[in-house]
Amino acid sequence: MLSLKKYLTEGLLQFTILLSLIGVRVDVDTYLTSQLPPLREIILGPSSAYTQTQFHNLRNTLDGYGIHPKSIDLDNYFTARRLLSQVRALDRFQVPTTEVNAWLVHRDPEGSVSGSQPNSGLALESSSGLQDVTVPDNGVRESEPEQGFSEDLEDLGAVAPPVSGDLTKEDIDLIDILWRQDIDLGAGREVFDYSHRQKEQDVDKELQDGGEREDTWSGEGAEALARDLLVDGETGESFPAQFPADVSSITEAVPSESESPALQNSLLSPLLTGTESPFDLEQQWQDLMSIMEMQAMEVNTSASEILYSAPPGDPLTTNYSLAPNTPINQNVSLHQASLGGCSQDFSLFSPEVESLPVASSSTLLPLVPSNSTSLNSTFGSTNLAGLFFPSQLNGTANDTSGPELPDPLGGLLDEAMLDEISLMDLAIEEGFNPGQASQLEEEFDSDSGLSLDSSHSPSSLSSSEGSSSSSSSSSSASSSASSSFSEEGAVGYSSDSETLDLEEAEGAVGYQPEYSKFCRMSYQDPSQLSCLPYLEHVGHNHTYNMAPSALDSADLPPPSTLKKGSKEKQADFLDKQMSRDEHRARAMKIPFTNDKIINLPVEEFNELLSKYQLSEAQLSLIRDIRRRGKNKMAAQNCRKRKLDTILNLERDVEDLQRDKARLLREKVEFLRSLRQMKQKVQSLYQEVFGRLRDENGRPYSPSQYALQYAGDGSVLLIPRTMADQQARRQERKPKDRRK
DNA sequence: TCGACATGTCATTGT
DNA sequence: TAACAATGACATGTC
Repeated sequence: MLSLKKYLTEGLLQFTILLSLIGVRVDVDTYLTSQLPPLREIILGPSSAYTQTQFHNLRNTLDGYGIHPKSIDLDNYFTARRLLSQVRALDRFQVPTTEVNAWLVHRDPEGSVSGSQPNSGLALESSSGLQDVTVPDNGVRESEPEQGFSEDLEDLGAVAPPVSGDLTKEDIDLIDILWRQDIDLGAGREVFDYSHRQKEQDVDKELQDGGEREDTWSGEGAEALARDLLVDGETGESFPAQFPADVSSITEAVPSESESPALQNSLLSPLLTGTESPFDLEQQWQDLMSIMEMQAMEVNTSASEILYSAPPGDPLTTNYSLAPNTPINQNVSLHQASLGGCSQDFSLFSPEVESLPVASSSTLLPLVPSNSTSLNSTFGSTNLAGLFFPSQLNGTANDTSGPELPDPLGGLLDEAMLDEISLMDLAIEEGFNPGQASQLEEEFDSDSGLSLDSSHSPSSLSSSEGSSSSSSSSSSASSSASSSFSEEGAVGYSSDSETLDLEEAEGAVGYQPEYSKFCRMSYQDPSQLSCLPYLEHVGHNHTYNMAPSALDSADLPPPSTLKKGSKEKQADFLDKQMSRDEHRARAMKIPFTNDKIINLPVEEFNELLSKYQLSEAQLSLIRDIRRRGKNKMAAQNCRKRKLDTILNLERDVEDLQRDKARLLREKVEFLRSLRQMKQKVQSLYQEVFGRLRDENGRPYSPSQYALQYAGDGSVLLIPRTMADQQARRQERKPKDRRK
């Protein structure tokens, strides 16, 4: 109850004052409605701002106002609606937001009016680096400073489509109204402008195609990024093809050190305090930060030089009086251009503003520190004015402000942008498949840490077999072949008729050791007969099963087909094919094949030994043969595993590179949306502040007053000195926390 | 002849 | 403790 009472006595009072100061019924109490619904009616009474507007039925309802589309009241009404919608939109984290405010500045080449106006409250805007944009804008304003509604429409970017001569002025006005309302509802100009949509689609498509053209990404990444940044798909702004300007426009969304932390806090607080936020912003933020931190080490210093190497006299830095790394207000001009009513209001106190001296860049900045680790604290009650009313508007009052505060968030984001730009060149591929990650994980989670997956390597065959060999007696293609062969009966030591038949068949085709070996195996399984090419390298030296005597006797071709010399050659060849152990076994007259010695289970092996009366030397040799044979297969398996491991690691590296590229793209998107939100808040601040009037109907000086966005969602108009004090207090908190 | 490569072998360790 | 798999290191053979 205490808090409620305090709220009623202080907050509501201030709100009432604030609202009374606003010429129009700006719905600032959106935050109140959920808490104290009756108060809304008490304070404001039924307001159009709370009423659902049938935007496309204005003539009939118009919230009961019955305002004619050409009525001058529509200006205020729609301005209020626009402000309301924008304020309400602030509590949503719109990743790809589609608010368009500024592109219309290109529209009117015809010049015009109020020369003093742009330099008044909008002095900052005229200093934008985008001179080509702001100058025509000024011209537009100068032409019709008091144009009112229609001008406001244009400022909003609601460009009336080319109308035929059949349409009356009223029809045109109505179209403009509807157009503008659609824009107010979040439908950007691109919704209506096919070329804009096309452009944006191209940009998005380009981003998406990045994954398909992964190989070309690294080469074209920088170019694609440049194109992407040069054409803002959402604002339609065509940035000059200069990296610094573009980058600064991005980093503008990134509060930097010299920039007032209070500003960023203020800017983002409405975005973060909203309860309707569909995302867990903090989590997203942390994710983003983690990505940035991960890439922080790869900051391209050259990129930073490019980014911050604003030429001397750069309108951005000079007029905004911001440090080179605080291009926060660069795009102000664009949005100023959209603030028709605001600019008018600003013109009221323009002389005062004009008279203000240009302050240094560090004036209003150290208001409130930011804590990037805590959103609430970061975006707590702070002073908004510092951001939107640069130092030249603040006068000398802030000249004595403390040194620039390090802004973890801004620094991080700035750095992140540098990383991004430098790393975009490194971005390789897209189309990272999350499934691959899980697969990867499984592979690394396996006991051996190795994958015997054979699908990608020549060793696959034996690899898979080797995996099964651990539980059986055979572990490789060659060994399995020999094993199967030995199971038939030891050649030369067995009278197995099958073997004899086989040998006869071999003799019929002419003897070739390797060929005969595999064809014996294929004899059992015709489907595997064809002496597969991949077995060639396997059959290298595994001739344990081929007893020399058996080969000598059984593999002999019919005498009629072979000459005696060739027979000797074949015998020599067989000798060469035999392993040393086979030679030893042959020399020691071991009565069974090496294959049996090696592959028989230990019990059967012992039984086999018990059947024969063997000398110690023979037994020793047999055990050595078994040991070496098993170890040989083990070595083969081991090498296969090594090879597979290398191949898998290669694949993993590729996957990680794809993942990295994807994260980079996501980061770009986040930063872009952040920039857009800041721009929106910026324009809103200017509009709201410009509409504030004191009891005499005069606008407040931005050098003396500032809007403060409290943590509870309320907006207060406070003297700048007070705001500065609060900012300093907020500044100390993170420092104390660090201690 | 030398180096690269494949394969075999030994010694060791862990299961 | 025996049997065996895995693996590093070295040897050997081949090209």
